[in-house]
Amino acid sequence: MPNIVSTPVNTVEDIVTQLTEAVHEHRIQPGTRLREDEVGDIFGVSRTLVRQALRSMAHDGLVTIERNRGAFVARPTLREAREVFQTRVLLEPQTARAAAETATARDMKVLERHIALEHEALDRGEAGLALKLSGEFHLEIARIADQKIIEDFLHQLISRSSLVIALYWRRRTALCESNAHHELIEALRAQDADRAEDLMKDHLLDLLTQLDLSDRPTAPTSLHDVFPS
Amino acid sequence: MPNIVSTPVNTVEDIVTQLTEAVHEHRIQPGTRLREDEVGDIFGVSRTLVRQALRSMAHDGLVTIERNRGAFVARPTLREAREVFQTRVLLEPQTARAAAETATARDMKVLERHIALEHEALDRGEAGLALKLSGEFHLEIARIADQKIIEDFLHQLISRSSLVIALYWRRRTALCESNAHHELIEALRAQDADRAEDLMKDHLLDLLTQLDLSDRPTAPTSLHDVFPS
DNA sequence: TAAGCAAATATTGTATACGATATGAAATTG
DNA sequence: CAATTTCATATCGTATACAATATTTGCTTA
Repeated sequence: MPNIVSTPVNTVEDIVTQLTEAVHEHRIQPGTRLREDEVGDIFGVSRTLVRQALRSMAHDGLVTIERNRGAFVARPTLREAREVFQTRVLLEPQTARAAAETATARDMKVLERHIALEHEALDRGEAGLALKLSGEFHLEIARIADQKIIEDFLHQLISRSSLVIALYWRRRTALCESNAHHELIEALRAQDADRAEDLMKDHLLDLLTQLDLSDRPTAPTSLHDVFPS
Repeated sequence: MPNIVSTPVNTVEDIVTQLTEAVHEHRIQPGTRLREDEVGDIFGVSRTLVRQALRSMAHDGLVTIERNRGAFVARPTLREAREVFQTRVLLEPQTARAAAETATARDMKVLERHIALEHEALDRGEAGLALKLSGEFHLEIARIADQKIIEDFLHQLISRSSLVIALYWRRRTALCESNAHHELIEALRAQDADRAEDLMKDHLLDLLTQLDLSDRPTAPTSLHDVFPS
């Protein structure tokens, strides 16, 4: 059902991107094993490149590598889950503020397009895609603020957030209700930095409160279901 | 003169650690080229592991990799330099606050030992070593606060800070005047979270104001001077 | 039959080999 | 003599081969 690409790929970055997207869209579950030659077969490269890609993802917290045992999609603990959102609360409100001060009309168009795509995805019942787009919305704000380092950190935090949501989310539907995103856009358009900052903070705290404390294990996915040859 | 280890090393992490330390202590200058088999010779491993190590350091912003050209110790732009400290201002004050709430007597001992070592190093005129210890002091506070993700981010930020200081520092001596660190310790010992937060923020802003805007290029070091065989 | 052990298999860890690209030096030409 | 081109060398990029470790399977024995 989830199908999708086995696009013959070349570079390490391509592998990272595709695997990361699959995790962001919840097509691969936390805990899934990522065998090196399996991944290599799927992307048509040798283990050399796969190992680099997996290490890169491990650096972002998306993958856990156990020596001599292999790589697995990470399973953040509840504690890590809270830390992820707490850290986002430290970084993103200020970023939203900065974005409000610098956003151009062109930037607003991009953000609106994101929301539109997110709505479409939800209408089609593609919750995973909607989730990925929602994450990219947050990332786009950092890009608008032109804060490279924070953008990089946020990339990692949003990746981890996807795992957290896969593991600990209470309500299966209505993920990032894009209402919050809509309000944010309004504040950005109005160049209202204070309001943008507050809205972002509330939005993140709201997400944090919606994490479920009981950790129920999730069944790992088979890689070949996600990337059919 | 700088001498130091060519300890026969095994793992990727060892290489990363040793190279990172050398950068933190300013024994390797920003812009220095890191040829793969040169590094491999120094550490007694093949290029396979060196490449992994360099990629890992690139992920932390410590190294820049140019395709088909090789790896270099990164040279942060002034813009990046400011971003580094701005981001630290977002993360560290809250971390100092959390540390003030959880620090044990044992933690205080470790911090005091850091300061003592830092003073010793300064007395011996080993400014590079003192700088490294100063960075570890900040990292230790994140460890005390038991915030893993922030600790990880801070590790990257402190690495970059070392590069920034190598490139843009105004006063060659009296780097992190450990007076600020001493005050911080007092606040932590007194479990005065508010004060710890304020002191950390002031400390970082103070550092930020001491960056020099004129970028003077620094001569790259030869690797073999730093790790003599 | 269950438990423990041993061999076989699968998988990761590292080094090496070979091809591709960039760099620098020598040679050629205006 | 300066500029440009060509060729040799150095270095990186990727795949493959082999070694080390973990896992599974089947056998033995109580």
